[in-house]
Amino acid sequence: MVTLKQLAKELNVSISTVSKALNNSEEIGEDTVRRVKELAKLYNYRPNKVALSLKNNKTRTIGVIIPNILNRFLAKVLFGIESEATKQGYNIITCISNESLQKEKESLQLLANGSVDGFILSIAKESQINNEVEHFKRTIKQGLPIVMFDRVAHDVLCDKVIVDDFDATYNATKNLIDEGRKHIVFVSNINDISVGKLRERGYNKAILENGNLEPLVLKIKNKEDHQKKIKSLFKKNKTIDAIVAADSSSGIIAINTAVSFGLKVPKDISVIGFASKSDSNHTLPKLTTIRQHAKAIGAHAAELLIKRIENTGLEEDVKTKIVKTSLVKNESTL
Amino acid sequence: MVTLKQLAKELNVSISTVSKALNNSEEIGEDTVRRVKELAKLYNYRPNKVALSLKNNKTRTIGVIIPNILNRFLAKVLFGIESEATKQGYNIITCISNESLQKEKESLQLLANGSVDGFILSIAKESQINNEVEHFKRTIKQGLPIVMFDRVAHDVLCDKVIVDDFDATYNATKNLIDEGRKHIVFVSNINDISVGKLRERGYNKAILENGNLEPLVLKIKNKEDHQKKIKSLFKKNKTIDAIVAADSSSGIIAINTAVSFGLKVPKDISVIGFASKSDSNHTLPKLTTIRQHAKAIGAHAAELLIKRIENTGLEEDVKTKIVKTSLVKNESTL
DNA sequence: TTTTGCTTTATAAACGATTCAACAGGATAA
DNA sequence: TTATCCTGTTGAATCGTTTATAAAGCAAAA
Repeated sequence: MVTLKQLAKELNVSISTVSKALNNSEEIGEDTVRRVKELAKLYNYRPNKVALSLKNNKTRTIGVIIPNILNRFLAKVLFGIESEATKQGYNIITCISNESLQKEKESLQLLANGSVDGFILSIAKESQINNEVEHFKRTIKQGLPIVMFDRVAHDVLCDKVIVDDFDATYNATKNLIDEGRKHIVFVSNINDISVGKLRERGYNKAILENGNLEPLVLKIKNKEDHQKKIKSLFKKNKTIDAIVAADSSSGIIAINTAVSFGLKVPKDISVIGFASKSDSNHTLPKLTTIRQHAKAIGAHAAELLIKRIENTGLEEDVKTKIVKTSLVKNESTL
Repeated sequence: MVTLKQLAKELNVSISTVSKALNNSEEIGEDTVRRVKELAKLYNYRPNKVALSLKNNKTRTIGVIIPNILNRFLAKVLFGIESEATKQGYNIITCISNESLQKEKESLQLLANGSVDGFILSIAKESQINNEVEHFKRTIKQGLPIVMFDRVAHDVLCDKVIVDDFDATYNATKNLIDEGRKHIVFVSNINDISVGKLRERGYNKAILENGNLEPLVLKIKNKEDHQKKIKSLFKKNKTIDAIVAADSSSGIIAINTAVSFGLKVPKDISVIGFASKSDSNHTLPKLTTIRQHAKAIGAHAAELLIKRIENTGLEEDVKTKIVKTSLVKNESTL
């Protein structure tokens, strides 16, 4: 990699002349500018990013901490973050916390040494269960802004991007009630995280608002056999005629199980689940889904963070952006 | 963020004394070392990463260019890369090429300015179709090592980590032949990329080795309706009794479609597909899968790259690591 | 007393860039 | 002739580290 020094030497001018010439400074003579630019092009000169970062005390890099990259939703948010960041000339350093509090702390520590200008993150399951937020507060106090998305900590003062989880399941459940469904089950594989709880509450509210219905909740732990649990739900409970799934796997497995039990979807049973477009293609009939607009969530988060990074000192109040879900009716509902 | 300078000022010693004290240099007096370390701890001093990178001309950062983060396999490889990199004290900067040659070139350019010590990448679809490899060669010539995985360019001299795609479908197909299947279809959604072609060849070889069988290939383009294409395959061709799917969606959809047509899986028809464990849970019966060990692929790639970064000058020959697939028999085969 | 050697600390250069301040040297004004 | 003003260029500081070299202070040896 060629440097200003090398160019300067070859052209017999000073380093500062080369620098100014490349930055189109008025101070430098036309002729010199031309000569410098030609040589720079020849050698494909690029200013060294690290040197610039040191000088400006800005890295134009965002640290992203994701609990689990295999989760489609989280992966899609990451995609949104990357797109928006790239558009605005930022890079992203990705860390995967693997749902571990320890790893989350380490990642934060590790990057809070000048590597990044700020963080975008979704909180690890373990951190949420233990309600640990000190590491976030410490980072913010150090001067590094954080934007949280999806799984957020409400008692940390920072920008947030969340989904209307409560309303989403409330509306989905109401939808099923309006279809005439009487035995609506809420199935969830994510009951230990904040969004999972919100989704359950939305479901509960819709059920309880209607005097005739009773809530029926199936919580599946991570270690348990997902298919088996849902199968036994169907076996024990022959009257089920609708399912609201809090996560995409539960929705997909519910449809497949119902079909294998000889039930007609959606004639005998309706299914609505949080899922992405390609997930909904993985069932037959296609799953009616609650779409979270994951990419938009990522883009919003990046936007908020970059705005805060570039407007330090202005000290605006923290914002919480709610990205509304939409209910996409496919073939698994009436 | 506190710096050596600030510590030095507060302690009334020089910057180099502080630096050496923190690095346990023998030169510094016991007493001074103690005082320095105490203050550093108090202020939670961390050496500035950017300054170190500039000094050492090493960033301990790897650039990862992934064609599509929503692809489970690629996401899992990324996970493997991140795990291994973190273990060895490296960070990763992630770029998503979105299967675009242009974006791939830009990402390479953008990070080849001192931001990273090397690259791990899987080639974008567009680049493979156009057989463009100059940008890779240029980067390597600049002194930045590249490790390619999965979708590789054989005429670029660099380390590679690949899957035994040919053998995998060859063996899977043979397996189906041994089951007594007579009309085995190869379904693929990835026929324009290198691995897709290899998989088709493996299938073809197995079929042609057996005089009585004929190859039957269904290629699905990205824009086409995946479900519809597979449905019409079943409609037109009632004799199909086995499917080899080159990608996970095709396998999942094939099972669901077969079931919806009233076929018994695996009695009437067997299905084998490239997929991950959680994918195989998304069908009922569970999909018999060809596992690619994505995480291991990522870890190997990171290992190879870091070895090359840290042994520059030794100029070892380029290596190609083949990570063997394994056939996990679930419930969709006899 | 001078020399030598040791311990401890300080100074300075370097990494690659930007930018403020300084300075030639020629033209113009006084 | 001398002061003033441009124009084009250079030198030096800075960002935060590390490290080679210098130096200061003191004790022991010559």
